[in-house]
Amino acid sequence: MKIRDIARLSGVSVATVSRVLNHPQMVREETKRKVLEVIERLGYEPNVVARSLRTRKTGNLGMVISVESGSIFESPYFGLLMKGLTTIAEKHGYHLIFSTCHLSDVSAYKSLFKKSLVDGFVVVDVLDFDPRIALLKKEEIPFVIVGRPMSNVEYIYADSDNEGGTYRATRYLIEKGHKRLALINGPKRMSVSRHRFEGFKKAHKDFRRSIEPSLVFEGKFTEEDGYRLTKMALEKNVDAILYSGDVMAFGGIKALRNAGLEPGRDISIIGFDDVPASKLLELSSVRQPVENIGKKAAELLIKMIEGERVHSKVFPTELIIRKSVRGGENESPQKELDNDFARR
Amino acid sequence: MKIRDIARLSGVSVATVSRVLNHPQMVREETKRKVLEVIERLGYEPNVVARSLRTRKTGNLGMVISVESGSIFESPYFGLLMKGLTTIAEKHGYHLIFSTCHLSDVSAYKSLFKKSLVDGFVVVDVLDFDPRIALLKKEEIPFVIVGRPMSNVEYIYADSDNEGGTYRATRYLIEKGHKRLALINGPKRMSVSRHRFEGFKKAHKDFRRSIEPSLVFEGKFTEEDGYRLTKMALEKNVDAILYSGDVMAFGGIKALRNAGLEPGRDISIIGFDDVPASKLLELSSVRQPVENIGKKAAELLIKMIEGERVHSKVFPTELIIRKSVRGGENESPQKELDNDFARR
DNA sequence: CTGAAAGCGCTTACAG
DNA sequence: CTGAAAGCGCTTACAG
Repeated sequence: MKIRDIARLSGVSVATVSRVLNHPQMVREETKRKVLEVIERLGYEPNVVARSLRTRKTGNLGMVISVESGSIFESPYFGLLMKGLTTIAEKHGYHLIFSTCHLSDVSAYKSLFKKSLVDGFVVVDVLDFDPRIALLKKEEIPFVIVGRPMSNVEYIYADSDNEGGTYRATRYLIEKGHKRLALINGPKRMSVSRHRFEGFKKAHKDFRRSIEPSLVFEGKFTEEDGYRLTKMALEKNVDAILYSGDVMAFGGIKALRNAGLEPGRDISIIGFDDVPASKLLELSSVRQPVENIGKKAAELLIKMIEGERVHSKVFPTELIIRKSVRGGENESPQKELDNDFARR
Repeated sequence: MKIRDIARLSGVSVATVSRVLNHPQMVREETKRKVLEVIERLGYEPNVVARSLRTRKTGNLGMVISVESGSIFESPYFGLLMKGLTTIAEKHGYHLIFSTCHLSDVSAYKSLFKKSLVDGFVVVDVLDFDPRIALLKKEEIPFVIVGRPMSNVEYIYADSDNEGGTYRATRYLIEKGHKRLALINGPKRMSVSRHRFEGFKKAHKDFRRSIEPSLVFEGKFTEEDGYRLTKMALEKNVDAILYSGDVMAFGGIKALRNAGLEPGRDISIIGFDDVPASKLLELSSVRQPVENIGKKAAELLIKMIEGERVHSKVFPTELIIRKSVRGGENESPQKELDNDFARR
């Protein structure tokens, strides 16, 4: 079943069938009706490969995940981002295509593009001065970053307000009377870690407090590192810990309970991401609208591919206070749950 | 940069360049060396779109997610499945392509295949007598199912032993002296729910117990439904609850605590999936090797596409007992955590 | 408004 | 072992 069959059966040329599909306004009403009737009847669908070869557009958005940061697959963050991306891609007739690479192996991007597999990329898990950004820019490959790395080149991004979110969380802890705040942050090279550190710093500055460098820790966004670094933080006599991810905070909760400390009673903690399990664990957290960020990223990338001018966007975060903070609102989780259900 | 450029620069025909790439054994050593040198030097990569058009193979594996079961995006199950699929696809030079559909909207599959976007499908979230299976079979589209639905046609699948997993969990609860067991199961139409129910039934039968139908509940795999159905179960005076998913169990824990019941002390519960948060919540669970199932599914599909004969596979599950069961092993979670870390 | 024809970048059957 | 040529299924500039 190909365009020639449709042409033959509707008594027109293949050019006309193609126009009915791609530029219907160029075709006389009656011809169009005739052709569409045949297309409908035979359930014809144009071969996108042939179309791609002609138009030099693939209709695919690429996403490359480093296998080393493999844990991103397991985080709810990933699923929600995917959901947002797919929803919008679909709406515009695009598809999401997946690949993995090693570390910031720049060649995977170039290769996918040169092979004509994708029209552009959504870049995640980004480092400051990420070599991928330089490459994509140099090769003039369309891309949108989820995040805001330092860079020598201009780029388009969709990001949440990591600095603001951490600022508010830090400020909240200070206002509730905490004296020795630790920050258990993500890998230093990642731009998201820098932003969160900036927020932490700014809040301290606004309250004329100085940051004790030994209270700022760095690790992977894993339960393991949350556990390990919390143990280290406890040796420094902290009374509050800010985690750069709920998963890290989960590991932290274990370390705390191990040490006989109950979050919200003996020590205060706040996470980041507000993953579903946090509600159950009564963990306070900074919520970011991941699905919407994914939607925005897809929208920006598609517009960029289609030659429109686009503008980056930052999404606000929301501080969710639960029992894990001493002197916090102490909303009971079941109440929150019931409210949640009532709202739906 | 195209094959013609390589041909010109190496002083051979495009046919020869193509052979170097696709059938190197057909080319004389010296010619091959010459051509490869040029390819290397210019960083040439063949256009896969043109190749696809010629070979009628796309190199893409399709996965269609129903937007209604949108929550699959948020579950760790999804990420791990993706990870397994991508790993193997990559290894064989394939890519994963994504799409969404409404309910079991069969046409999305047909369309993606007819448009020549994918060579075959991984089908998830499958119902008994799923119309998608009938369609894919009828259209002779290669596909592998993650799950084992009832069906009038033969198919290839990769699945975990859901029946066995539930059987062991049920049996464990019975052996620990529980009398009134509730099963909070997933949607009845889904094949996975049927398998889990069968395991529940079989364990009762082996202990010459009868199942009280009013103790078997059905709902979505969500925290909300876990919460709601647990409330209903409590009215029936149960002393143990088996959940068909940890996320449901999380909702259940809330409902139990709401009623002043602590899992492992006043009532026993076991979940399914063993998601990361379960360890922290001391929730017992049936673990399935999702990433390996994904790997197997990709492997089967690729072999099938390439014309090999393949065999379905069932993966064993593992019962993980934590504090949530009365009389269970009562492993302390921090011990488990430390062991975990030690192993890495 | 419509058609004939060229061409997108490959692969492979055929001939030598 | 290698080359010339046909053809995969489309789209679009050109001509009418």
